[in-house]
Amino acid sequence: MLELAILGLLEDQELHGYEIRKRLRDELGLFSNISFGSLYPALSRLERARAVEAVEETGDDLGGPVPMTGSLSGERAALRARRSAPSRGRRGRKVYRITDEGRLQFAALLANESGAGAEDARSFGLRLAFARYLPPQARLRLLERRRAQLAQRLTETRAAMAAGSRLDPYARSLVEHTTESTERDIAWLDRLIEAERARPTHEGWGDDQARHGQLTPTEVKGTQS
Amino acid sequence: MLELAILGLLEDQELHGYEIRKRLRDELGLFSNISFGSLYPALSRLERARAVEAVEETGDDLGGPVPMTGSLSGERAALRARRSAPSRGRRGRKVYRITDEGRLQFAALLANESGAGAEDARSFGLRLAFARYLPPQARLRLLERRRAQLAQRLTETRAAMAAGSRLDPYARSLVEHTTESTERDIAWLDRLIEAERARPTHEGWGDDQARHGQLTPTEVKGTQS
DNA sequence: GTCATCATGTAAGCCGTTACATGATTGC
DNA sequence: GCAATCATGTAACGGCTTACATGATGAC
Repeated sequence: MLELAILGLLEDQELHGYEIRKRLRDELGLFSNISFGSLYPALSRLERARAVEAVEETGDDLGGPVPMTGSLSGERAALRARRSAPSRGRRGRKVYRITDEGRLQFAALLANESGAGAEDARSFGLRLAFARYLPPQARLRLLERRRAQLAQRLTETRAAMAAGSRLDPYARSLVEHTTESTERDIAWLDRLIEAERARPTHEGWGDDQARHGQLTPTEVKGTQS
Repeated sequence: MLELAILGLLEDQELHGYEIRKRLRDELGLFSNISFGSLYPALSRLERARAVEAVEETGDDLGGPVPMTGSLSGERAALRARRSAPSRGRRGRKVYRITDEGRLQFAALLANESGAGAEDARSFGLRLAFARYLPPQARLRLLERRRAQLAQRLTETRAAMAAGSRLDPYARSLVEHTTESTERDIAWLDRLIEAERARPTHEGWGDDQARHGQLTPTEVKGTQS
């Protein structure tokens, strides 16, 4: 799951471990503060599996096919590295790039609908965050599956509440608040599902979106000056 | 953490493993469907640590100091067991009771404010569900600590959003929805904190509440016909 | 008699954590 | 020079999951 997150971020641009952690925390709010003891071994595994590769952060590298995806922090980091150490780029700091093999793995992980832990909140959030890399039908299934899970949990909770279960005020407040949150989650999913269904009939997809789960060069370059 | 949950449920009444799982899932919504491979070993550990003990589910036991805490399902279970097998109570089915040692451990676990994982949502929910066993000041601290965490995360998210971070519609919707949920959580906590502060000045506590974290017989019996 | 549910357990493994260890860069 | 932050990694361990194995009870 962490690997899915890493690959997802790297689809967008090259990043080093420390930065990946920050993105996950600040930008997506997922894996709030993933630990390094978890992140770096994951990167090593991905590297061994040839899903990612370390890129040299040297001058010519930065001058060439540098990410440039519009992220402020990403650009600032690159500029800082460039000016302070043009020949080697601040020693330790391994910038990773996703490989074609990695893109395949990413697509497989993302689309995997039956695998373990494919139904908890974190996993859903993660998949939704990268939903743009999913084909439209899979995207819709993701939303509907989540909706169904929440709806079921809701009916079960209601059944349990109807069947007695005298809770003290604290537990009761917790259950009620959780129920309300779930209702709001469902309403939100309904809006997303509706928006998804109202799309331009899935035509034109493949043009400005992913090709088997991968950004086209057009899109990567297109958004930046 | 699971042990905290188990002890908390057993504070109220004697239960067997299968039933504990059901309570956690249906009643509290915590540990949605904890696995048996996790639950039973936990019970074994607690038994070895003398925090709980297995009680004989024989006729005289059921006729005597049977829980009777007002839980419908609990009573039904007891009645079923009583009528169908008065002398042995359906073989496998270990009903556990908390010991004095267990109550001490429970109080320690519940009050532990600095320990590992004392700040995630699940842990908070668990502690809140058993907040009635907490002394008022600790209860207030629990709520305020949680509030502070959520508030901080919120400001961080806002800072990240202000600082650029162009997210695609899916990721954006996720972040926005998460933010709204967090705001609601904070508002809810504020209500709880206010209610907590408006309490009868913490006098009379120890009379109708926990005595070092344990229900008095008065309260246990009082709510039932 | 057979199927669903209740009920308990073991073994292997995944996925994450904390704690530890190291060192460069930046700001004051 | 010194502290804070950036940056990478290892080792040990925790806590929960899945898969497997077993058997009783109740409903039809």
